[in-house]
Amino acid sequence: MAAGLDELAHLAVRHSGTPREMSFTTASTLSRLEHEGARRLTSLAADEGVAQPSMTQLIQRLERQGFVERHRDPDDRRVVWVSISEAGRGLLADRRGSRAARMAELLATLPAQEEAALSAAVLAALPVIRKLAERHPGTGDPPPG
Amino acid sequence: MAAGLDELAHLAVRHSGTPREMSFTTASTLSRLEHEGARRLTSLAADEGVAQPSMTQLIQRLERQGFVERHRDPDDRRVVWVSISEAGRGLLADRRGSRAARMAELLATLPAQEEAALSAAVLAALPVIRKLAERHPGTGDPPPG
DNA sequence: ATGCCTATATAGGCCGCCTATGGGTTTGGC
DNA sequence: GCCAAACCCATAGGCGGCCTATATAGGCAT
Repeated sequence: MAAGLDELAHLAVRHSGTPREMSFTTASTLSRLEHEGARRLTSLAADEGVAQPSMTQLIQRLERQGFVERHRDPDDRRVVWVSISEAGRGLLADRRGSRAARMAELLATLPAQEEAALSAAVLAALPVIRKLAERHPGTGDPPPG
Repeated sequence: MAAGLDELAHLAVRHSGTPREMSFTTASTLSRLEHEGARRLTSLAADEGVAQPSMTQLIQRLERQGFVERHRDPDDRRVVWVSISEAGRGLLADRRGSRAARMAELLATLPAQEEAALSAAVLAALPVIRKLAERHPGTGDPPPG
C-alpha cells in the first residue's frame, strides 16, 4: 500500500505544473498575503519555511513584478510590511481559474463510474492524508483555518 | 470533488521532499538510467521533457559527483552515451530506502481502521489517476513498463 | 553613550531551467 | 570527392529559487 501511495505522490508532483509556471513558495506566499493581509518579511520567511534572505529576494522580485507592495513601519523603521497588490490578487484568481478548468476538463474525460469511484476514494482519503501531513515535516506551515 | 483532488495534490507536492534533497528530473533521470541502461544525451533530454543543454548540465554535474559515466560512441563521435555508476545505484537505493522508511513510519501512526480506509482509497484511486496522468502533460514521459 | 539585540539587505555560491549559438561529425546530393 | 545540410553536444548568458555568512541600520537598556 505504501508503494501505491508513493506512486500517487509521484504522479502529483510530476503533473502538478510546479514550478513550470510559479514556484510552490511563491504561490503559497502570495496566497498567504491575500488571506492574512500585510505581513512582516521575517515572519513570512518563518511561515513559508525558507531563510530570511530567500524571502527578501522573493519579495523583491514580486515587488518588481507588481504583485506585492512593501512599506516601512513608521514606528520601527527596521520593519518592512508586505502586502498583496491588486495585480497579485488577479494573478492568484487567474491561476486558480486555469487550474480548476484544467482539472474539470480532465475529470470530464472519465466515464461516470470511474469518476464516482475516484470521488469516493478522494473523500475517504482526504481526512487521513490531512492527518498524515500534519505529522510530516513539509515546506512551511499551511495558513491557519 | 475537484477541490479535494486539488488539495491532495497540494499536500503531495508540499510534503514530497522535492527538491529538498534531489530534483524530480535528477531522480527520474538516474532511475531511468538504472532501468534502461546506457542512453544518449539528447534522447534522455527528450524523455525527461527538458531542453538538451539542461540535460548536458545535469549529466555534467552527476558525472562530477560520480553518479553517472559518459563515453563517446566510437562509431559516431558526436554521440555521448550516459550510464549510471555503482555510486549512482547506491544513491537510488538509499533514497528509496529512506523514503520507504519515512512512509512506513508515518503509516504506522494511523489506527488500523484509518489505515484500512486509506489503503482501500489508494487502491481504488490508483488506476483512475494513472489514466488521468496519461492524458495530462507532465514533466516528460514515464519509463515504459 | 555604548553596546547588545533585532530586522532586513547584500555577497557569493549551487541547482535547475531556458534560448541562442558555436564546433565537431556524418550524411547525401552532385 | 566535395560541400552543404543535418545532427549531436557544449558553451554563453540569463533568471528563479534556495542556502550561509556577513553587513547595515534601527531600537533599547543600562
